[in-house]
Amino acid sequence: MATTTLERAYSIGKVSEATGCKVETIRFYEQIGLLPEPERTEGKQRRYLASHIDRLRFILHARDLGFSVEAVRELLKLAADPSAPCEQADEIARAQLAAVRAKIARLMDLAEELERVADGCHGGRIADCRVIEVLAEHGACSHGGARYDDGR
Amino acid sequence: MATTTLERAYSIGKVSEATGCKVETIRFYEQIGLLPEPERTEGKQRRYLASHIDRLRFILHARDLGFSVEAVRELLKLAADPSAPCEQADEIARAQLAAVRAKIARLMDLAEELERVADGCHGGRIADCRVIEVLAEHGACSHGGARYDDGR
DNA sequence: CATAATTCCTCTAGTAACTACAGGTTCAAG
DNA sequence: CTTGAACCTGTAGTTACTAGAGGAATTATG
Repeated sequence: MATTTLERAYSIGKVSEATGCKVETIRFYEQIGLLPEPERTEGKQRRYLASHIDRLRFILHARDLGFSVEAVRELLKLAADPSAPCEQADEIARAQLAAVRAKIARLMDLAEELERVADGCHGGRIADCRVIEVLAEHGACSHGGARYDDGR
Repeated sequence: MATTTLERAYSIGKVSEATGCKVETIRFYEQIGLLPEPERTEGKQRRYLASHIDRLRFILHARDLGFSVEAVRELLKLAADPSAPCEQADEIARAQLAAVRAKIARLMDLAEELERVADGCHGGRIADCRVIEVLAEHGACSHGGARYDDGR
């Protein structure tokens, strides 16, 4: 069958070095189907081609931008078909952008409150510590309202 | 022994209602030691006092501000001793603030790149889709450099 | 008061996206 | 041919919950 030349193919360690992705993570991506199974040596060790490295870099870059593994899976599927319309890819990217913006907004609110909290505190006793005090107050914030997904 | 009057104590469902925290989460917080075990009815159902609700609100507020469960545990310990100096509480809050600011910075970078990515894409074909293209390029970004903790 | 509906109980497993072993092979260098 | 490094599989741990099974207790209704 299509046994590619294993000479000049990369071991998993080399791929790790080349991409900065941990060995375990590479195996993990294979396990969840993001990376295709590479050829193996007779002793069952993985041997990768340059195409695997390209694909892995794509994955890493997307993950780095905060795309979920599922989103990456979609993007890879789309990338595989160059003649398809790119609406979907666009949509995924825009959804991600919206999510990132939402997280930023939420975190800015947090930062503001934390600043207030931390600023009141300069080496006194717990008894009059702003940090504890503010956390104990429930007036300002949502509980009990409904809880919502927090952006951590 | 010190069996408090269970009349006028709240069921777990009431506590959930009062705080907006799910029943399962309340039990979970007990399990990991954030909430003390409440009294039980003869039939082993939990009955909470107002103090439990206060403590739970403290926890929820802190979690809402992004403090980790471990940080919350620390804060609760500190809050229990009003005569202790408040340096530690201060430190925890400042660390949290720094973490939040770091996440914001990182997410702003992401948003910027995502904007560039999404803006180039207006209903063409995948073959010349910016989204896919940018992800496939590895020049601009860190791989392979070392990976670092991403702020998701 | 009897029954039905609701709430509660414990325990286990699942989520995301990896990371970290343990215990054993295989490979490449000397 | 013998090390020692790199590799293998498989399982369990991480964070902070969430969801479900299967059954008991409580509360509401007739």
